[in-house]
Order: sequence, then C-alpha cells, then structure tokens
Amino acid sequence: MKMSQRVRPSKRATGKAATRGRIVSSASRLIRSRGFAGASVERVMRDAGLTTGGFYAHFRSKSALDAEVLAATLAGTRERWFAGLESRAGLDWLAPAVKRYLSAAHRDSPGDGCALPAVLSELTRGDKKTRQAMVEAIETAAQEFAAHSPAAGLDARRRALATLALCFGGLTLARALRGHPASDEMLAACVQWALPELHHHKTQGGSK
Amino acid sequence: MKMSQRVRPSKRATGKAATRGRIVSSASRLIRSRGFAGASVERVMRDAGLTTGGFYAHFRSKSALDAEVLAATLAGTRERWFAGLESRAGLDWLAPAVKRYLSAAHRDSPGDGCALPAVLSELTRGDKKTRQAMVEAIETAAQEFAAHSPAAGLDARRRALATLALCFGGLTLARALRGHPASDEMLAACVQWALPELHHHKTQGGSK
DNA sequence: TGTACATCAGTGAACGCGCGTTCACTGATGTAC
DNA sequence: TGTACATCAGTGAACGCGCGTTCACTGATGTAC
Repeated sequence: MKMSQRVRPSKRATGKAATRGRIVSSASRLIRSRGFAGASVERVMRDAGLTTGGFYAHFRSKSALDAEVLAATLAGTRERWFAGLESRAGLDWLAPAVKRYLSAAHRDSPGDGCALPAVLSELTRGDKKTRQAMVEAIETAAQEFAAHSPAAGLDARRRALATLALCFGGLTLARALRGHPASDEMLAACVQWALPELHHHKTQGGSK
Repeated sequence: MKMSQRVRPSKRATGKAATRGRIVSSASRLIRSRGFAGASVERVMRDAGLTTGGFYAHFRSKSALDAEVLAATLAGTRERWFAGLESRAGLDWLAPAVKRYLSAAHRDSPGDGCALPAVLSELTRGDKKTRQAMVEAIETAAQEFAAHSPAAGLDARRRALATLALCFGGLTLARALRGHPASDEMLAACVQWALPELHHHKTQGGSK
C-alpha cells in the first residue's frame, strides 16, 4: 500500500475546519445584527481575523455563505429556544417558549438571537436556496409549536401559526421601537395575547 | 410695482411639483417592493421618466427622499386602512381592519400596501429621521386601534399592540411563505387569533 | 537524521460594477422693453 | 409685436467608494528518501 496517497485528515482538517468555523461564527453574528448586506465578505473575514482573499478557500460565493449560515443559525436558535422543555407539554411548554422569545434580553442582543427579524425582508426578495432554508425553518417551528399546543388538531396548527406571528412580529416591532416605552409594552402585550389562559381572570387595569 | 420681481407660482410650481410627485410615487412603489437599498436613485428616476442627475433639483439627498417617502407612504396606508370605518366601533371596526391587512390581496401586491414589512429590518439600523417616522406611525396606529377596541383602558392598549404584531408579523411571514400552503394558513390563523370573539363557539375542525 | 520538494491555507492587490453625488451644459419658458 | 436676455428643470458624463470576486504569490507544514 502506498502511504504517499494518504493524508492525515484529522490534523489538517482540524486546522481548516476551525478557521471555517470562525468564519461561519463571525458571519452568523454579523448577519443577525446587520443583515446580509451589512455582513460583507471583507467585514466577516476581518472579524474572523483573516483577510478577504482567503474567503474563497472555504466558500464558493457570498450567497453560499449566506445560505449555509442562515440554515445553521436558524437550527441553532430553534434548539436553544426549546432547550430544557422536552419533558413538558401544553401551556407548560408554550409559556416559557413564548416568554423566552419575547424577552427584553432577546430584543437587546440581536447578534445572539433569532435571525428572522434581521433578514426576513431581504430574504423575501432573495436567493432561492436561502429562501428555502427560511421556509423550512418556519414550517419546522410551526410543527414544533403545534405538537406541544394546549389545543389539538386544526386548532393546534392555527394557534401555532398565530403564535409564530406574534413572536416574530412582536420582537421585530419591539426592536424597531427601542428606546421608547412602547417597546416594553409591545413585548408584554404579545406575551399576554399569546397566552390568554394565564390572564383570563385578571381584572382590567390591575398593575403587574 | 415692479412686476419683474414676481413669479407665476401656479404655472411653474405645477410643473415642478408634478415632477416631484412622480418621483415620490415611483420611490414609494419601489421602496415597498424592493426596500430602500433596491430603490436606487437611478432606478427611481428612470421609473419616473427622468435621468439620475435631475434628482438633486428636488431632494437634498437619497436619505431625505427615504424619510419623506416613508412618512407619506405610512400615512397614506393608514388612511386607506381605516377608510369607511369611521362610524363604526368595537368589533365592527376591528374585524374589517384586521381582515383588510391580513388579506391575500395585500400579501400579493407589496408595492401598493404597507411599507413596514419591506423596510422594517433596514430601518432598525438606519437613519434617525427615517426611524422617527416609523416610530410615530406605529404609535399612531396603536392609538387608533386602542380607541376603537372592543376592550377598554389598559386592556385596549395591550390588545392594540398585540393586534399590530399579529398584522405585521402575519403579513410578513405570509409573504415569506408565498407559494406554499402555509402562506394562506398563516393569514387565516392570524385573523382568527386577532378576533377570538368571532370564533369562540366554533367546533374544532369545522370547515370554513 | 537531514535535505529537497509538494501542498495549500491564507495574503494583498487588482478587477468590474452599481451606488450616491457633483457639475458643466442644454433648451424650453417667460420677462423686459 | 419682436428681440435680447434671465431662469432653471432636467441631461449626461464623471467622481470616489464599497462591494463580490480573482489571482499571483507566500510561507508554514508535512512527505519522500
């Protein structure tokens, strides 16, 4: 057997894979805080401690990076979103999920959170592969919500979709309103409207 | 009296004002369908039947156009949104307003509809004047909804904000899902969740 | 063990392109007398 | 009424800039023998 045709995949791969990982991680943070247009190749590479030209040793094009990073970022967000809730069901599952998404912490650190608010409008007009990643992420999240819904059947599906709209819409508007009192109000109002069971018996005007 | 210092404001002003109106109208449509970045000075002017250079006879800068057009477009959308509902109150006002916004027609013609889904994520990072126009538009809409709410007091304010999030979030997600069955489902689910009074007695799984 | 060589991740300068903005100009319109 | 002149909305070419992409090169790492 000619050993000369062998490579040492572990050592080499680790080095290059680690660099690639840094690029993906920088891109993920930049895309979420500045959108695809704001995460240029030069900025991403500088953020990863590299120079522009090296980018093409790892990715065929900018849009290949965008598609890969978006899919990975959405999957990562979903995982963290529902982490620790596996053994729960119904309202016990839904309430913490909604409250996590519609929290002040999530609003105030876009770079670590859900990518959709930062990129959805760019995506609606964008690349096919990237759009597909987003559609699948939304559909997957909808099924997750429906599976854990306090309701059942078609009602569960409807509530899941409405809950996603409340989460995405509420967070995005709350970010747009940052610095105004309406921003906190928006988060609280959406949590409440997404979880009517928790507030049915409250008297109007009661302070929280 | 020296007539030489007089101008004929009507004739001249009409010509220039009409041209300016065409620029604003082109910009409004392009911004809503392609975002601020997609509505370049060259594209806007070509769409208005003019050439690039002439732009600066009407606007000091691109961002001045963006701010003016956004404010005007949001005001126009609000007016059409609530047109014909003036004599109504409570659910009779709320239901048609929600259904108009979350309609397939609105989803399918972004260029004629609400500007927020197209530009909100760009705005969150953008120019101060333009951001202010958006904040005021959201706050005004929230007050309009609260004033006509079936609820009262603090509950009315909360419901107004949640309804805005459902409208904006549902429409934006429905546009992102265009071409998939989930798009129509999203619109219907958000209408239903925004107007629980209309659906309280429905049996689960009943066809519409 | 030592030397010559191959590999290839990463560098840095250059490319064409569309962007916002500027500016010398044109030509239609209206005024002065 | 006719002629010389002023105005200014709009033209079209040019500018510097940041973008995505390319490419000749470097230099660290590991292999062959």
